[in-house]
Amino acid sequence: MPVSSVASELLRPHRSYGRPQRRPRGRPRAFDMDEALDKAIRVFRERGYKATSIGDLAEAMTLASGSLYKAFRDKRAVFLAAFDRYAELGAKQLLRLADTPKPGRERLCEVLAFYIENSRGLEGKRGCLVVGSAIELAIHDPGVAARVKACLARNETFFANLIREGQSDGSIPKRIDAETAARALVCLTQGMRVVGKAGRPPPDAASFIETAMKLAN
Amino acid sequence: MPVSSVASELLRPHRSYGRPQRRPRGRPRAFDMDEALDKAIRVFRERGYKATSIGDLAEAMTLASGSLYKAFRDKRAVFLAAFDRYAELGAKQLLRLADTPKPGRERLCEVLAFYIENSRGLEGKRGCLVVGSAIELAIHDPGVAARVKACLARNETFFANLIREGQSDGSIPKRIDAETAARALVCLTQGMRVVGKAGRPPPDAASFIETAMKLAN
DNA sequence: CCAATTTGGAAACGATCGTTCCCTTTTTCG
DNA sequence: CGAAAAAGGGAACGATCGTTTCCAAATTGG
Repeated sequence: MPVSSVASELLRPHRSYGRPQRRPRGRPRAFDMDEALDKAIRVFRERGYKATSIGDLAEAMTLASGSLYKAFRDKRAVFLAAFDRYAELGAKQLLRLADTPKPGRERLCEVLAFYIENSRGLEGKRGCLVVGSAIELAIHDPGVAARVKACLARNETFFANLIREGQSDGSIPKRIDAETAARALVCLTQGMRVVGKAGRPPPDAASFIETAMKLAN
Repeated sequence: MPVSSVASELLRPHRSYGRPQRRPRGRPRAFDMDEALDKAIRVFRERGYKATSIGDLAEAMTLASGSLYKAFRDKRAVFLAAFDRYAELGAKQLLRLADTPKPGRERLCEVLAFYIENSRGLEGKRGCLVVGSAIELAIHDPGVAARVKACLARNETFFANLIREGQSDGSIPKRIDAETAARALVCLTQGMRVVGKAGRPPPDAASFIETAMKLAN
């Protein structure tokens, strides 16, 4: 992953995102953008958008607040860049997890186990940036709303494809409607993030997965 | 509902929550506490905690900011009182909905339809105060965390009881584990609120319920 | 080597926020 | 009727926040 895919409109100048060669004019950036965004992701996940101050961000990213404004237009731009990176990494993780020769049904089980793991304990309490953005910002910020909707739609498509592949290889009954089941699975997994953020003791993974998999029976 | 059940520690003085008789000493309150809390609930649901200013609250509750502090210790106390009322009303609504002579399975369907309705359109975009609190506040505020956990636990018990009643009247198979299915239903319903807040077009109610009911098959 | 350009960083600014203060109004108690 | 008590309301306060400004440092182009 040599070149980040953060939308370049969000970044102040146009540094290091054109062709990789030929350094631009002035003083080079002293920090790694992707690492910095990872720190920002962490802070935004834990505290949300409004409760995260520029000072919090600067401290987490080990940057002076003035320097932050050299790299980003404003706080919202930091958030959107962090969101885009979070969504991209999450999508890649999901696709890699499901990219195996196993039957569709078994891969769906593994994806559910992945969600359970991410909704548990400390990681669960950190929360999901997509869920947090949907709750805190989607109503009043069309840019965030569009991004959240795109993530949910992508997840739904991911589940639907997994189910259809299961139907092809015979591990999932052909009778069920992939789209409807996928919608239910999106609700189930997003709900797991909510419950995990609340810090409720997680259910036993095996029996929870067994129950959830009934949605594909 | 003559007497509100808002925890009296949250309210500044101890007005109108002891015995209903014998007015206390000073000038009587000019506004209705429950009505005011309903307005506060609305604002907190739409904007969340941090993004709601005292000015927003005062305007919505048709109160001067100074008067607000006569009735509540601080902003957090307003929120907690609003949360408690929201949770109480929600629980009552759910219990009333399920208090019919119909078989358990059918009542579970109706509860799911109720959640779909509340996750749709404008009402869906207003969002659920429990979900919002879990995401925005539960990590850093133990008081909120306890309340959110209690709501989730109550919902889980509600679903589990409904399932057990269905198993008694023969409408739900005895084979399934009520606790595990209830946990999945909690995730599913909380997830519906997240998706609804994001403003995604809702699924067809009938087929969604049919799929969700597989959790109790 | 000097001008141009860009970043790093600290200090400063204006706006907003939660809260308090103070004065008036309305009520009860003696 | 006067004192005490509590609420209504607006002005004021201190803190914090997002953002801008300014200067030093680093790099490239000519």
